[in-house]
Amino acid sequence: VTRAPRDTLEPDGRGDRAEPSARLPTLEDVAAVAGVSRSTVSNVVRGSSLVAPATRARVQAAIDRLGYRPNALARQLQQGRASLVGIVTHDLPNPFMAEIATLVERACLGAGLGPMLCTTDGDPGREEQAVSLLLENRVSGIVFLSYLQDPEGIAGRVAGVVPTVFIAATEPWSDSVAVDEALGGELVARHLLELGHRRLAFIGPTRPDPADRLRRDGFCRVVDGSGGAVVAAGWDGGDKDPIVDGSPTDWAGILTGPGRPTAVFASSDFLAIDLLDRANGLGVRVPEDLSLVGFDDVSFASFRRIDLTTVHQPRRELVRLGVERLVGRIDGRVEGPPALLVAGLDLRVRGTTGPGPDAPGAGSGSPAGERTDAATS
Amino acid sequence: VTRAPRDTLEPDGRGDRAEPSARLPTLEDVAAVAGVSRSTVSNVVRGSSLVAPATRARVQAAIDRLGYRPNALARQLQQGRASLVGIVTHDLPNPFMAEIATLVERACLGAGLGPMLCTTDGDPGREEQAVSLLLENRVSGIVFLSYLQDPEGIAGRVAGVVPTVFIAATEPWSDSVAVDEALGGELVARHLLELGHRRLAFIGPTRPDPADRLRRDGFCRVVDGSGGAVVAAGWDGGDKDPIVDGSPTDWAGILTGPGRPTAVFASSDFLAIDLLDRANGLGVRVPEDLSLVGFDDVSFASFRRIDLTTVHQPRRELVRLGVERLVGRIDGRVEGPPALLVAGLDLRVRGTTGPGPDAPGAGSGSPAGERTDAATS
DNA sequence: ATGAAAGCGCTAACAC
DNA sequence: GTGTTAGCGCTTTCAT
Repeated sequence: VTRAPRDTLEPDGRGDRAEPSARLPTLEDVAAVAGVSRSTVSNVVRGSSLVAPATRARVQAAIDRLGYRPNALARQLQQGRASLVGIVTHDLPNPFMAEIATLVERACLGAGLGPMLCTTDGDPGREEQAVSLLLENRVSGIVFLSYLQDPEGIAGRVAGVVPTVFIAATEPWSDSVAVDEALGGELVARHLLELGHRRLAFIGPTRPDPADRLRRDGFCRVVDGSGGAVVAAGWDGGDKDPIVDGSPTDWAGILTGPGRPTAVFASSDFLAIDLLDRANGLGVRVPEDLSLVGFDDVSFASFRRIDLTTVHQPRRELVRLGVERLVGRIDGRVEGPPALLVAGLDLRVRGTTGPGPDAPGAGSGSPAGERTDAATS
Repeated sequence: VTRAPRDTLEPDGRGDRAEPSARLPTLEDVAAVAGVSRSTVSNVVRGSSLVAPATRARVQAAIDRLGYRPNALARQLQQGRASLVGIVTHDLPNPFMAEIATLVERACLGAGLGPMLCTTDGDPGREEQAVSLLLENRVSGIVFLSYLQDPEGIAGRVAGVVPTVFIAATEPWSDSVAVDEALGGELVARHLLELGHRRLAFIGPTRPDPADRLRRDGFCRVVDGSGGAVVAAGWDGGDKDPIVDGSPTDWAGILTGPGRPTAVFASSDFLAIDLLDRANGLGVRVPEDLSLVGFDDVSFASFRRIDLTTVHQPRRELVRLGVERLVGRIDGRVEGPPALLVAGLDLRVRGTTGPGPDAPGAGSGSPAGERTDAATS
C-alpha cells in the first residue's frame, strides 16, 4: 500500500494559514515527485548499487528539489540503535578534560557518530542521569573520561548493553586506555630526589580517585625506599585549607613552618597551578624555596609564566586508542573480554623544580638549565 | 491488534545460544507482563493521571522487574522531533568556551534536553557538517557559541526550521545574547588613557569576527578622540609573527623598537596571556614596560601568576538568558522576530596594567593598587 | 531493477 | 479507566 503523501499545499481546505515552517519532506514525498517507490528512494539515499542510473538521477533531482534530508530518528529506530556516542566527563573547564573531549568528539564525528556530551561534576546523581539519557537515546557506545563516583551502579546499567571505553581512567569491567599512573609518580620522585630534596609532600583531591592514589603510591614507594619523607595532604584547590592527617591546616603553616617540605608533587596540573599561585602569595618563591611538580601537562603548563614541571599524558594517543577500540566493539570487529591499553608517559622538566637545600652541591645532579621539553614521545 | 511480544527466552526453538545482551524490553513486553495494553503502560510511563492506582502499581512492578526504559528514538520519531539540542562551538579548549559550554550543557539537561556538542575549529566544512548532523537528528534547537564562518549558508539551513540562539555572538536572523563589545573596547581605552598611555596597540585574530571588530572600533574611537595613537595587529597566538599593515613583523620589533606601544589591548584573554608570555620571554616587563589588557575574564586571568586586567563577560547571565529564550521558542512561549539581548560587562583592573611613561605623575590617575575585582555585576 | 508489505517502539485520538 | 487503531519515517526481505 503506497501511502498517500500528506498534502502540504492544501491544508485540508482550511485555506490560507501561513505556516512559518512547513513539514519537512520525507522519503514518501521524494518518491511521489520522482515517480518511484519509497524503497527505490531509500536505495538511492544509501548508495545501494542496485538502482538504474536513469532512475538514480531522477530521484536525486527530486531530492535536491525538495531539499530532502533523511530523518535519523526513523532510521535509527529501525536499526535499533542511534549513530550517537555518549561522552561523559567530570568537569569540562579543566583544560585537560576540554582537550581530551575535543579530540574524542572529533574522532567520533570522523567515524560518523554524533557526540552527546554530558558533564557530571562528580555527582553520582548526575552520573546516573547522564547514563540514563544516553541509554534512552540508544547511543551506540559510551566514552567515559573520568572515574565514576558509582562504578558499580553504572556498570549494572551499561555492561553488556552498550560498548564502553574509559579514557584516562580504568574500570575492570570495561575497555580502558590509560597511562601507567604509578610510574608517573615514580618518575617524579626520582627527579626530586636527584635534585636533593628529602622532605617531600604530595597533594591530591580530598576524595582521590584511583589514578590519584596510584600516582601517590608510586611516588611514596620510591621516596620511602630512598630515606626521604612524604607528607600527604588532601586539597581541592580554592580557598579552603588542605587536610593533613584528617585536620585542616593552612598553607602558610605547611609551606613556611618548621620541617616544611622543599618540594611538592600535585596529582594534577590544576592543583599544581593553584598551589603555585598561593605559594607566590605567601612569599614562597618557586623553585628557589619550593619545587613543584604537576601531572597531565595541560596546555597552560608550558606557558612561561607558569612553566610547570609535570608528567605528560599523550592525549592524542589515549584518544586514538580508545575511540578505535570503541568503534571496533560497535561494529563487532573487536570481541572478547575488556582490555586495558596502556600508553606511554614522560616527565617534562621545566622551571618549577630546582635543587633542594640538602643538595650534594650546587649544580650537581640535574642542572637547572636542563630542560626536557624536546624529549617528546 | 495486539502484537504478540517476540519471545526472548525461546529463540524460535534454536535452543541454547547464549546471547550476551538480550533485546531490551519494550512497552509491549511490559504490557504483557502486567496484563494490560500498551497505551496503559504508556500512560503510566508518562505519568498521565488517568490510570487507576491499582493498575499503575501493577504496571510499575512489571517495569521494575523487566528493567524497562523507554526508547527515546521511538518517542521522538512519533513526536516529530528529538529532545536534544545542538551546541556548536569554535574551539572547546579555549577556557572561555569550555566554561560557557558547560553552563549551556547543564542548563539544557535541566530543561530535559540532551546536549549534542559539536566543535568546528572555525572550518566552514565542519560547520556545515555539524549542522547537518544536528538537523538529521531533528534536534529541537541549536545554540551557537561562536560566530560562523558561513552565516548565510547556515542561516539557509536552519532559519525557520529549528529555533536557534547565539550566545556571546550575534546574528540578525537569530535570537542572540551578547555584551556590548564596543563598550568593552571603550572602557579599556579610557582605563589606559587615564594611566597616561598614549601609544597603544590592539591585537586581534588575523581573521577577526564581528566581536573582535567591535572591540577594536570602540577602543580606537576613544583613543583617537583623545589624541592617542593606535597600531593594530593581527595575530593568532603561537610562534607565527603578528601581521602589521599586511606584513609580518616580529614581536621583538614591535615591543622593543622605536615608537613602541606602552600598552596593548588584546581582543581575548587567550591572546593576551600568550602575549604576556612572549613579552616576558623578550625581557619586556609587565606592567613596568608594557601594560596589557584582555577580554573575557577567563578563570585563569585571575590567577596570581597571570593577574590579567580584562573585560569581564557575565557568563552565567549570558547562558541563562540564551537558554531561557531558546527553550521559550521551542515550546512556543516566545514568538515574534529574533531579538538581541544585551548583558552588562565591566572592566576588572588587575596587575598587568600600570602607569604609562607619559603619565602626568607617579600615582596619579588610577593608583596601581586600586583593584576592582570586588565590583562584580 | 523496482515495488509491496511488514515492521522498529512509541503516542494520541477515539471508542468502549 | 482501559483498549483499539492508526500512524511517525525509515529499512529490508521478498515478489515481480
